[in-house]
Amino acid sequence: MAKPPSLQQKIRVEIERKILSGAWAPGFRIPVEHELTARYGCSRMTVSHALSSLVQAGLLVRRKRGGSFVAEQHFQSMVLAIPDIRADILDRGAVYGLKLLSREIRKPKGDVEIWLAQDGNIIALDCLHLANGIPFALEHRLISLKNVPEAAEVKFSEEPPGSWLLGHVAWSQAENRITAVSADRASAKLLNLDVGTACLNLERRTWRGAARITQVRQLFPGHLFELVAKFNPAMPM
Amino acid sequence: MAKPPSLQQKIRVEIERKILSGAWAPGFRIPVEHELTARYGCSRMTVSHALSSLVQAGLLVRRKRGGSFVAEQHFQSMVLAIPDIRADILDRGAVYGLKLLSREIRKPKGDVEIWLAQDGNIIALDCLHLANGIPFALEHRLISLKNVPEAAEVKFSEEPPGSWLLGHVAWSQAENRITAVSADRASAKLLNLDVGTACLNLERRTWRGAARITQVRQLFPGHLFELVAKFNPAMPM
DNA sequence: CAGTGGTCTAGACCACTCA
DNA sequence: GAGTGGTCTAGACCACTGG
Repeated sequence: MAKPPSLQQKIRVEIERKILSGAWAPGFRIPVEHELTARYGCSRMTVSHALSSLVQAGLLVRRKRGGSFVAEQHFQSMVLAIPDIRADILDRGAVYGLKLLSREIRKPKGDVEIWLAQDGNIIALDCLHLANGIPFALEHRLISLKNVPEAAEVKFSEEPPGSWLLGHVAWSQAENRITAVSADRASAKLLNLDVGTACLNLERRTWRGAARITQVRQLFPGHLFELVAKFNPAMPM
Repeated sequence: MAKPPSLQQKIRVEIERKILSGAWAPGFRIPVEHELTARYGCSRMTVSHALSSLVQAGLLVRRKRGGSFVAEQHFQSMVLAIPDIRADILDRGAVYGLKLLSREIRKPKGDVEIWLAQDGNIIALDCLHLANGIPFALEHRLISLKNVPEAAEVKFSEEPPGSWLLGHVAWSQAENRITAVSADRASAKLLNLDVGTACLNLERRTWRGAARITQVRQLFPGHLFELVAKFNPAMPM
């Protein structure tokens, strides 16, 4: 039941194949648009569109007057799936549970919190995500009330803060840091681990334009959780 | 010295701004192409191109007959920079060092290796990456000689296998798993850590089409290394 | 059925940059 | 200066799908 691929897609896939198979090595100058229009019997726009998508995929570099070349370094980056913890647990077919440990509205303390909230208040949350009743992740979250005032009215006892924010606040930029840490005494107790167990530590800061929205630290037991990143070409070969 | 943005870019940025600022919430039906051509006084192709790029960025969903809508879940994914360890160390301004621990060409043993090499041989490498002489990462790598025969001639005593592969072998697909593990006795000794220290564990498998190229396990001391992933909108706001 | 997006054409003008 | 890509037009036909 495959739908007939468009001409643009055909061109794209054909060139992609040549590059990924190695037939057209990095630095190779591919045929100019004019040749491709002749080869495929189509207009320049069609070829151009196909090539543009390959540029966006990082497979081609185009230079005016110079021509189009196979990119030197293909994939320095990959798409990383950033988890919404509740969705992730439900995807695994497990029952999601949330335990709110603390919820506090207060003035920011320390450099990090002041960086987030500036002269406004913050809401500080600690919560535990459970999968089938087993501790899955420990979350410490700060939300800037100056930029997300409606968060002050939310209990966060049912819906996890990440899911609430995803549905209620638009954001434009985020930065994730991924490290490995040993569980300290308090974290280990909450996650039901031995002290010192290796955990995956995700820290994320989120902005909307210049306005700082939220920052979060999520701690996952190393044996329960893995992040998976994939590179997917536009069309399977 | 900013070059004048193209009309497509203007349209894209303007709509992106409405979405990211929250003015157009998820699920909102944006003006149809015809209205946008009228508003911007341009042809349909121009509008369509701008909207397509927003679809690719995950901000819009378009349905024939239905119209174009702001995507429900913005960024579930982010771009993860996959490190070339040597380049990463040099970027930090440190001196890169490589210590080849073992290099062996042999038949595959066990399910994982047979999965990689099938009926061919593999080259198995263990090496230590050093930054300013300090252990930075421990790497265990397998390369399929069936699909990368030229690797048999490479010593890997100077150039790390990842860098060599990046420059010599095209690949089309990869999968990364990121977990946290405790250093076992052997790893801890090589990395000059205490046994049980939390480490970031990266496992990557790489294909070209159906041909399996390489798989690698890299272990980083948790306190030395972090992965950073960012989401970048097309245009800064 | 009719409105919407998906794709495509056969031109055009311009900016860039290599030779 | 000439070859290349970047962008744009004013149409067109089709596939899909919601009313």
